[in-house]
Amino acid sequence: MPKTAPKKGAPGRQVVNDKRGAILRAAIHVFARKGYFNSKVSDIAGEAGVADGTVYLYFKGKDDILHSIFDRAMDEFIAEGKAEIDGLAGAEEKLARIAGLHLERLGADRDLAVVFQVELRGSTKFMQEFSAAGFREYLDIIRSTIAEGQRQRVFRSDVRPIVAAKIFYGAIDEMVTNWVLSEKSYPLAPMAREVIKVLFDGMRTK
Amino acid sequence: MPKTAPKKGAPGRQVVNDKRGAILRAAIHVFARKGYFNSKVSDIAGEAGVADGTVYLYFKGKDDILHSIFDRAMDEFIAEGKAEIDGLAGAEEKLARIAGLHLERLGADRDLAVVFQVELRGSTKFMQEFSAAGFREYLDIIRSTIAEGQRQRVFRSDVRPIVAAKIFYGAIDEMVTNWVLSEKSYPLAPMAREVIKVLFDGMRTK
Amino acid sequence: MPKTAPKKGAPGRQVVNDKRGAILRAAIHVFARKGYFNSKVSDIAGEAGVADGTVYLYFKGKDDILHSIFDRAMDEFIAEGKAEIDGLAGAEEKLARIAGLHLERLGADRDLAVVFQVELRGSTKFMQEFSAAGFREYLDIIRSTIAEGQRQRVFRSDVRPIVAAKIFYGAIDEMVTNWVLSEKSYPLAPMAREVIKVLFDGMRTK
Amino acid sequence: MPKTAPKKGAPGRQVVNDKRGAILRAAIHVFARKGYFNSKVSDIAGEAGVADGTVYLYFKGKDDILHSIFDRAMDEFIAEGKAEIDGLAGAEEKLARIAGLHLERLGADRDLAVVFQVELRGSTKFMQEFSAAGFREYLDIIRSTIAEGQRQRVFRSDVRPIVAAKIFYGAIDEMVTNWVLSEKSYPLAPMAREVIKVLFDGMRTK
DNA sequence: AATGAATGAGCATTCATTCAT
DNA sequence: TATGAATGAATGCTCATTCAT
Repeated sequence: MPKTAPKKGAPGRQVVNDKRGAILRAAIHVFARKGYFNSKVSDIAGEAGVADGTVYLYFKGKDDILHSIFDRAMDEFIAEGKAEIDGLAGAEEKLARIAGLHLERLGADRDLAVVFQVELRGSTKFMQEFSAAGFREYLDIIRSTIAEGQRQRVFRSDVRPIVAAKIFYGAIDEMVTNWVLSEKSYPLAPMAREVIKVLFDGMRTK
Repeated sequence: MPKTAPKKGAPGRQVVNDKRGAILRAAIHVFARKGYFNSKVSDIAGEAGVADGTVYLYFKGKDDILHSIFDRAMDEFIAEGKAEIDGLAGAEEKLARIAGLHLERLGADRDLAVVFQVELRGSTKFMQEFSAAGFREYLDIIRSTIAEGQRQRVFRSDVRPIVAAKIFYGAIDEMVTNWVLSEKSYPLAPMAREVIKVLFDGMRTK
Repeated sequence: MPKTAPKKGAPGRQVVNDKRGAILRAAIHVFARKGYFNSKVSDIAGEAGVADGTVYLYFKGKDDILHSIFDRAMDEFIAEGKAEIDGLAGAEEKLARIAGLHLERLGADRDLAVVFQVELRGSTKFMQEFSAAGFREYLDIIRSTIAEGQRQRVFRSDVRPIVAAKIFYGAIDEMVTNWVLSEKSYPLAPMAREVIKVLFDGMRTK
Repeated sequence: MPKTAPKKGAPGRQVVNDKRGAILRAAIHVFARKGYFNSKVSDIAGEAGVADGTVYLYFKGKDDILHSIFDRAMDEFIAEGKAEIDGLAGAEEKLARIAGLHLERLGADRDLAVVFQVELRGSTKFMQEFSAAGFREYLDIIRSTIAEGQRQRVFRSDVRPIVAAKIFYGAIDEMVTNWVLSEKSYPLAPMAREVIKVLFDGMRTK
């Protein structure tokens, strides 16, 4: 019975003793530091301040934790993204906003970024589920925005939207991966502008 | 029959009883199928047709195998890439050739591609060594080719070469990852053209 | 919470679910029968009636078990010895009591004796630690008792106490070793008298 | 076809390509340094300058090497001991000579001493065989010398010769063990005199 | 006799998961 | 809900021994 449910007699008191959230937060930290396979459930429990067994009251097992990290973050991300995009008129603005949000979001939480860029990729199995789930939806938002731009004649039509979407996603994703693995510390979000510049107008001189 | 020695009657034919190569090939196959952490050394040995202990005559341990796969492939890849690039004149041709080679190469060996796109990313530790080693060199070839193009005035100069290089690499890399995880089967190499088209001239209509 | 607490309803009765003690007892038995290096941790766990993993809740590893056997027995032995010795007046009585206790003790627990005489000597490393720890203290009690006897003029002073102590210890120790390895079964404790006779008055006729 | 075999036509030239001896010497050194169980056959082969497989041309296996070390040393020791003893008249002189020889011999070869005092005791099994073999003979020489002394009325008759022999052996043996494990370096042989003094005349003042 | 590559049985230890309290 | 002691399956690696050359 994960979700909890607020106490009826205590209206507004959403304290809820959020153990599930605490475990998730602890897991992100531990996974980021030691990697999924090298992290022990007891590390996570310890970091979250609960007993080992308690973890199993909220999650099916270790890999359900990883899934949940991804699911929760992706849901939030997509919801927030859609909200912001909807208010914008042109496909260009939308795409630029997606890139910006993507890098702002992960740039603000390095541990989460590590888990996304590194740990989530450690198994074909996970990658395929990952691929099937939220990621597909995310890529599709990009694809349809590009298609919209093509209809609006602001984007060229001799490139398949799905391919362009992968290029777009790959470019942004690489920014994050490089940032995560870099020894130097620098702000991630500003790189969005450069990515957009190249992807919109190309590398060639006019 | 340890020692080997090339067959006299078959000049140039390296019979050599290549146990090391057999283990490496087996490992690529096993890692691609089950993932690094879920692969047992005995799986690899079995697939290679040698005893478990024999693996340790050629490799320090399981993770030395993974490193060796990467090192060998990367060395070959970079050597071949450099050779092909050197013969070309313009920065544009060079970049296009790199993208082509990258996708041809991995598109021709799906198991190797899986290991590269998925298994090699499973640990921050490996990613960082990976980052430091051959990958750095690869990214640098791209970067310097772009810089060359800027000097030749074929590429715009208001984008930092290192950033453009990451965009370029990220875009190609995403093609491979998608191809590897895709349920559908399609040729990878032809995607190079589309990537180049977008990266060189941009998504915008002129 | 390994240490446990005695059941309330059973005063004085150490119910305690003494897994640590059970493992130690099992180990003495197994080591005595098969030797330290030939004993598997699972043999010990099986004999103690616990799962393999449980052993590691109470001990760092296989060799911590061996150390613990020695430490516990030596502590008990020295404590008991000191208590008995303190009540005695002359150095002769004290020495005789030490020899008696030594042989009574090990003579009453053949498995423990085997571990002490045989298994504990199987490695220079252990022997040196052993030497440095409790054994040193034991030998020192003998040495100082002899020195005391020399001051009391009951023991001759032209023999260094430390050398006499080694002779004393060596003689008793050999009784135990012989007893342990003997095919015949005979009581060990009574040999103390003969050892004392020789060591005190010598082999020569007067 | 390495070393050759003694030339028939070269009488007296006992070169014999003593690989067996070389392996035995190497083993004493390696066992003394690392302990029997931690020594690898390949360490011994390497130290002896032969291939791993060659060891098995001269010995049945690793533990046959340990046995052979003991057997060879014990045979030499007993033969030499007997020769020296035979020339002596009194039981006292004989016993004193045995103690002297014992400590001279081991005091002159620390590696051999380590193997004898520490490694040979690592297993009940070996100890029992050891006990049954040369050691029994050695102890018996001491016993019969004491019995001889009793018949000559130089030794008291109210102590069983076998017990006195164990006391004698135990005392000497402890000298060696202490010397082997000691951090300080001191000559072993001179301790014989003190041992004899105590064992012959006792610790008591007259 | 000598070699050393190949073998494969053997084992300590870890850790995700369970369940009695 | 929460605990954490107990479980036991799972596996990388070592090394004594063999045997084709």
